[in-house]
Amino acid sequence: MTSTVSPQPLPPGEPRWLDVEEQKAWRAWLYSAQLLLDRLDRDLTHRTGISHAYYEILVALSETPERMMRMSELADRCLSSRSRLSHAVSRLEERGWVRRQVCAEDGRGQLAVLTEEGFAALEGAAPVHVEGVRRELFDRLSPEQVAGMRDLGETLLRHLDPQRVHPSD
Amino acid sequence: MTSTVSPQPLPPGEPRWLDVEEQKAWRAWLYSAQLLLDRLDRDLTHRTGISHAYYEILVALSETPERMMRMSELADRCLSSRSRLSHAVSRLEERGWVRRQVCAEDGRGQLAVLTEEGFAALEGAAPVHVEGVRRELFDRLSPEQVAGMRDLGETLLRHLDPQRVHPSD
DNA sequence: GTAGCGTAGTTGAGCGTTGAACTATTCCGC
DNA sequence: GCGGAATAGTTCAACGCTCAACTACGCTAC
Repeated sequence: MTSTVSPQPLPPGEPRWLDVEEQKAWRAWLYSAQLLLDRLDRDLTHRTGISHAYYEILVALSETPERMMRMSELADRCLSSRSRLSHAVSRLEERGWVRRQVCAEDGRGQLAVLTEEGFAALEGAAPVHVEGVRRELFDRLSPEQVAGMRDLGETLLRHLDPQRVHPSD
Repeated sequence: MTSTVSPQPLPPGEPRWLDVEEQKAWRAWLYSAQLLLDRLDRDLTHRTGISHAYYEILVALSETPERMMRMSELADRCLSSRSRLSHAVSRLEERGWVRRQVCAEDGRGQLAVLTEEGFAALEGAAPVHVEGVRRELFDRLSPEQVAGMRDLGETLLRHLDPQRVHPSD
């Protein structure tokens, strides 16, 4: 919240307030999302020393053939600003889990490379992460609810970030 | 991520990895949740100067008969730690939107009180907030999807925070 | 009434995020 | 090739959050 408020007024007319049912749906979604993200992050952090954000970076790198990725691409994949990713990679570098390497094709670019130590750290954290997701999410839901969750997520994603949703399936 | 890692091993046995369908459901939910929360927060912050977290505090206070609430209760309602809320209320106090008042019944307690200026700020922000929620969420969803969203949220909430889900409806 | 414990809330240090300013390199039109 | 615009990434300062330490008050039992 560093911004000066610049006047960007709403379209005129009475706001379309939420009715009671919409309020309940919105609040249920909001609270459950915040609580779930928070709990998974704390659980992972306390058990492995790796926050969920850092875990995502390690996963992204590990899934690439050479275990390396351009900084910008990595930032996009991790829903991170470039600044944030740059800081995060610096800290992962201090731990010896990632190293930077100048990009051969583009002198402006940097590659983030997952080290063996980083891969080992990821291998240690992955079971903790997946158990958390099962315990807090999948174990609570019926197959129908899981299908609904996916449908909801993909519907929203088509608007929020069309690139990210695979059109094929 | 300030913690030293204390060994809290998983239950033994092979981790229950996610299959492809579960991966897709999980990633769709995760990305959509993160993007939606982020977008709503940025939109509100840039248009009104009030972050989503601060907005929730103002809303909680405004919904109470006397527009005041105990700090702990407010923290619970806003999914906030006491420390975080204490800092946040201090900053809202600097803006003149909230003031602190010692609690008559319990000398240890403090009441956070919404000022007229705070209420006016909330009135200005509320239309921006509701338009954001409509634009990014409800306008994209069918009635069935909204119902599914509520069901999903309430199911998760029953585990994550049973107090918060109303058993009646 | 006072010792000990529990609860309410605040404070401070350290870390992470943000947004803007900055450097370095590449791309494009001429 | 050369000047200007665009792109890639980093850095800095300000702010917010976390965790642990701390103050202050209330509760209970002796």
